[in-house]
Amino acid sequence: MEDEIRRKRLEKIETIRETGADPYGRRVDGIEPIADVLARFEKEEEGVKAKVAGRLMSMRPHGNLTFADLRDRTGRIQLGFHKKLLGDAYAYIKKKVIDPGDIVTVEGEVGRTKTGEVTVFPESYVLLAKPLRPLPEKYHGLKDVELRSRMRYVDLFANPESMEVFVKRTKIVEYMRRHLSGRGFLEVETPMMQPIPGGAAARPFTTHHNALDIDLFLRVAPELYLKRLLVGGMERVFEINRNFRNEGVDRSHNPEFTMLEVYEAYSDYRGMMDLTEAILSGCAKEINDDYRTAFQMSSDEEPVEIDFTPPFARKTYDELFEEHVGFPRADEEAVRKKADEQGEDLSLPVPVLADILFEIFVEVHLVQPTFVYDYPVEICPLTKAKQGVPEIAERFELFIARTEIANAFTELNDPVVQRQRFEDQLEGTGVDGEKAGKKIDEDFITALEYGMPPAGGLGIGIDRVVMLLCGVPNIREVILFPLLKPKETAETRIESIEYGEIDLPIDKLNNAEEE
RNA sequence: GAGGGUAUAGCUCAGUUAGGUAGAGCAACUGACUUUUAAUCAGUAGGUCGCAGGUUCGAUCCCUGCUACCCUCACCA
Repeated sequence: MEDEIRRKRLEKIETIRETGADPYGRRVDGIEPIADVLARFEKEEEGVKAKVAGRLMSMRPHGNLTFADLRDRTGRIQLGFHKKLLGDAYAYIKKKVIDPGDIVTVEGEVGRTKTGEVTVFPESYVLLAKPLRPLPEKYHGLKDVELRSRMRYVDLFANPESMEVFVKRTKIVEYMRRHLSGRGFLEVETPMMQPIPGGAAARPFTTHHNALDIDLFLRVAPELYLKRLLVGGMERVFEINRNFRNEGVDRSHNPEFTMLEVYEAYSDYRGMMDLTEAILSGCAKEINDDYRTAFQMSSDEEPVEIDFTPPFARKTYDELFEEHVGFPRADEEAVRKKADEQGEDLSLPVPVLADILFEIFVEVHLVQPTFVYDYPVEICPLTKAKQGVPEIAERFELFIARTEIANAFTELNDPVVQRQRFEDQLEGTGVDGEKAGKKIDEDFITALEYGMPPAGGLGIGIDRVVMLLCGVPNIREVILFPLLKPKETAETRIESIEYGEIDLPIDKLNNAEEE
C-alpha cells in the first residue's frame, strides 16, 4: 500500500516535470508569515494581497473550488483555490496532482468566505516540495509515542501541541540567557570531553582519542571547569549545555540532558536561592503568562497546580526531616531503627541512612516549589560548611513536583580542605566497585591554590523545567531527539554488516596515510 | 536490572466470545460537487495481524523465545 502511494506520487512528479516545472523548487522571496497576514487583514480587510508558503494540511474539494489549510511556523490560514482565478492551473488541483502534505507557495487576494473565515484566494501557486509518503491521520495526528520520538520531523508538523512544547523550550532557554546576561553573567563553553570526569557522582561515558591515544570521558558536569574560570577572574559565568550520564533511562532521565550551571563570585547559596527563584518564577510568568501551571506527576494521579509565585517555601533539611520522618535527624538510634525497618543496609554511615529516609518520607511531600537547605556535610563533598556549624553544608536543593529541579552550594574554595574531601570521597566509594579507578583532578586543586573567590554555584535541570512549564510528564517529550534503541530490522542488520566490511579497508587507508 | 502492559492497512483504532488466515474512519484511487473547514455522496483498491519457533488438520488469536516502546520499581538529575 505504501509502495502504491509512493508509485502514484512518483507518477505525479513525472507529470509535473513534463509541464516543465520542478516539483522540488528553489528559493522564494517575499513570503509573509501567516500570522502577519492575518494581523494585517484584521486591520485593513480591503484589497489585501498576500504571498505565503508552507505545508498543505488538508484539502476539501468542491468541484471548481478547493479549500485547503496552509501551515507555516507562525500559524494556519485557509486557501481557496478557485478555477476562475487559476484557469488551467486549477486542473492540477482538481486532478489531485497537488496533495495534502505538499509544500507550496501561493499568491493572491485575502478575503472572507461565507462562513467568515479569512482565506487567501490564490491567483498562482508553485509546488516547492512533493512528499512521497502520506500524511498521518489528519484528525488524530501521529499518536504512537515511539513513532513520535523516532520521526520527530513528522510529529512536529502533524501535532501542533508537540511543536508548541519545543517552541516553549527555546523560549525558556532564551529567557534564562537574557535574565543572566541582564545580571552581568557571561555565557561560556567548557569541555564536553574531559580526561577526568568530575563535578558529580555519576557514571560517565568513555571514549578514545586516536591521534593522542588517550581515553576521554564525556562530561557528567561542567562544574570544575566553571570554577577554574572563577579563579581566572570571570566572576559571573554560566553555561547551558549538555551533560552525559551513563545511567538508567526513564521518564525523567535521558542519557544526555541539558543543565544550566551558574557561578557567582562573592555570593553564596543564599544568593543562589534568590537567583533561582527569580529565574524560575520569571520564566513561568513569561512562558505561560501565569505563575501557575498544571502538572501530572504520575499516570495514576490527577494533575496538580504548581504555583511558581515567589517567594518559594524555604525549609531546612533537618526541619523537613523531623516534620515528615517523625523524629530529629540527630537521633542516630531512631535513624538506624527506621532504616532497618525499610530494609536498608545498616553498614552505611548514619547520615547516608538518614538521607535515604529523607528521600522516602520527605520528597513525596515536596510538590510546590520548596527550597530544602542546610544539608549534612557528609553528603556534600564540594560544599563549604556553615560558619560556626561544621556539620552543616551550605547547600540547597529546589524540589518541585517531588523532583529535584535545582541544586546549589556555597562553593568550597580552600584547596587543602578540597583535596581532603576528594580523598575522603575516593575512600568512601569503596562500597561501589563501579567508581574504582576514579582520580583526583589535580589541576583543579592547582587552580584553587591560585585562589578562588568565595562563590555561590547553581545547577538547574533544563529538561525538567521544560517538563513542568509545559505540563509534560515524560522527558522524551521535551527532547527533540531523545535516545532510543535502534530498531532492529532486516534492513539495519544488513547495513551493520556492510559497515563492518568497509570498516577494515578504511582503517588500513588511514594507517597508510599516517606513515 | 525486576515486574506488568502494548505491537492488527500509510495513520487512528475495532475484532477474532471459546483457534477456521480480518473490519471501520482518515489517507490513496475513479466519479459528482462554487463556500468547506474531521466537507459530503457513490464506487475501487490496500494486510506475512512486531519477529522466530512450538502445539494443532488449521494460529492474528493458545504456548515459548526475541525485539521495540509504555507504565511501576531500583540507580540517578
